[in-house]
Amino acid sequence: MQVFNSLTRRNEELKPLEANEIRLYTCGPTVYNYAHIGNFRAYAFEDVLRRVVQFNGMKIRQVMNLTDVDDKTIRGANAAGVKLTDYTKTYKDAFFADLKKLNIQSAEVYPAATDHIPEMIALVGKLVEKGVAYKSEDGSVYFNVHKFPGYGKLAHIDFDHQQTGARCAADEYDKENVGDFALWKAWEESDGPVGWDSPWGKGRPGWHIECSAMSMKYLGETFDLHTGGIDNLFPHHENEIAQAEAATGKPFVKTWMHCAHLRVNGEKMSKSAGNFFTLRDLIEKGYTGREIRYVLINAHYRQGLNFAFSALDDARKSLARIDACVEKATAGEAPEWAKARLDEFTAAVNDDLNMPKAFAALFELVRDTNSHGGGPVLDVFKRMDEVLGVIFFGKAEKTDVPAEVQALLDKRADARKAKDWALSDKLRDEIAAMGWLVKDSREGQSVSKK
RNA sequence: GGUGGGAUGGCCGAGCGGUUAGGUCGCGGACUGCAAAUCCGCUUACAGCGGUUCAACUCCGCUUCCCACCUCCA
Repeated sequence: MQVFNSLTRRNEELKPLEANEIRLYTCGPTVYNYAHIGNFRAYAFEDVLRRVVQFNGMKIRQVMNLTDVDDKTIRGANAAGVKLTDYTKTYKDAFFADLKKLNIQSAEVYPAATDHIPEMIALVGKLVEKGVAYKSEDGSVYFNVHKFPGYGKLAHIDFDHQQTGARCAADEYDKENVGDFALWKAWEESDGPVGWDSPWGKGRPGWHIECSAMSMKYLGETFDLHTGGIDNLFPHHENEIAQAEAATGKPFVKTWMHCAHLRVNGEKMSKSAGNFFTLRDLIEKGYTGREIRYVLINAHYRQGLNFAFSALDDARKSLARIDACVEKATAGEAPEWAKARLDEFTAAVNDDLNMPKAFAALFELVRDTNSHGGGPVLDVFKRMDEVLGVIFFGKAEKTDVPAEVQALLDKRADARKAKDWALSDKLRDEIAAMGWLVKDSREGQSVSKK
């Protein structure tokens, strides 16, 4: 299994550092709002990643953090006049419900930042002790980026030759260097009731420190994989490396993977542009989690994905075609032509998660199966779906045919026996008007919901 | 200004120095009482301009346009 490592900018074999287990840390949501489909692209990518790891016979231990204390959550809670924990609970619950709809496998651990304040304080203390962090006048603690020689190695930025102040505020005189970032933020009035005691006074953790503290707690000081959206590459992940490696003196993460952004009709998703969608928005429009998942994973994760409703419509038709084929498939030893498609599929997912190519192999299998009039390919579909998670098996999805529709079907069967085509077609139209599609085959009629 | 990623057929979206990506849509054919489903075929896709090469969508250069990051957005 090869993956592209952002750190080395090369494809590398993904092999567990220890035993047969990949330890994976994935940056999770900030629970101040419902996550949008751009966020879910990242989580869907990570889901495919963990599934491919398992597909290759390796174990996985995934940790996904929940950022439940930061500027936005505090602002939201205080504006709503509720406790921070109550405020964030709503969105934590919603997040897990959404993951379920998208058939995203659960991580092994979902640590919340507010449950790990002591670990973060300990880590900050260690950095202060080592002299790479300092306390400013207002009681905040900053990391001095000049004290960490490798700073910039992930983002591949040479800070000695960077012009400063291009976009950042120039009035942050508490910091010694513009690049320094907060490990601990001193309490301010706008924080209201939110705050924890620390050796540096009351305050709250900086954003980056939670990921370093929690990942090392649950995965060890050095672990295999760390992923997130491309926008997190800098500064977030760069800072995580600085915090962790400055504290431990050991390599933090072997492989970093980042997924590209999702655009909507070619534009960045933004509330002001009116092209901002949560999962809930799409489900309200009648799309299913399965269709949305299909669209999210049917593009290469390192490529920008242009989201459009037409893609969801296409997904629905493609899935219907897969379903029809799977229904015909039988159990048993798969024929050579099906095994060949599975090999193509396997090669594709192991080539840095080339999902479009993997889906191509799936559709080739569908076509092959159809032209063979079915076949013992069920196990191949099941094997592929270990990674895809979009195929329906069994007939459980079939909805019961209402009595009035069934009555018309019975009438139509008689008409067909009598070769009364005019009546047969008329009944088909009537059934269609009730939302059901009739198909005739040698075995007789079949209906499906339109 | 710096760094990185892009521009592929109506739409979505892979890919590689020479051989069909795939999905969806449209057109034609087979099958069918007619449909639907399915299968077969088709509509001569690679932003522009140069260069390298026997051969470039694929490598190099330039141009145009797009996206992301450049200090708390997946």
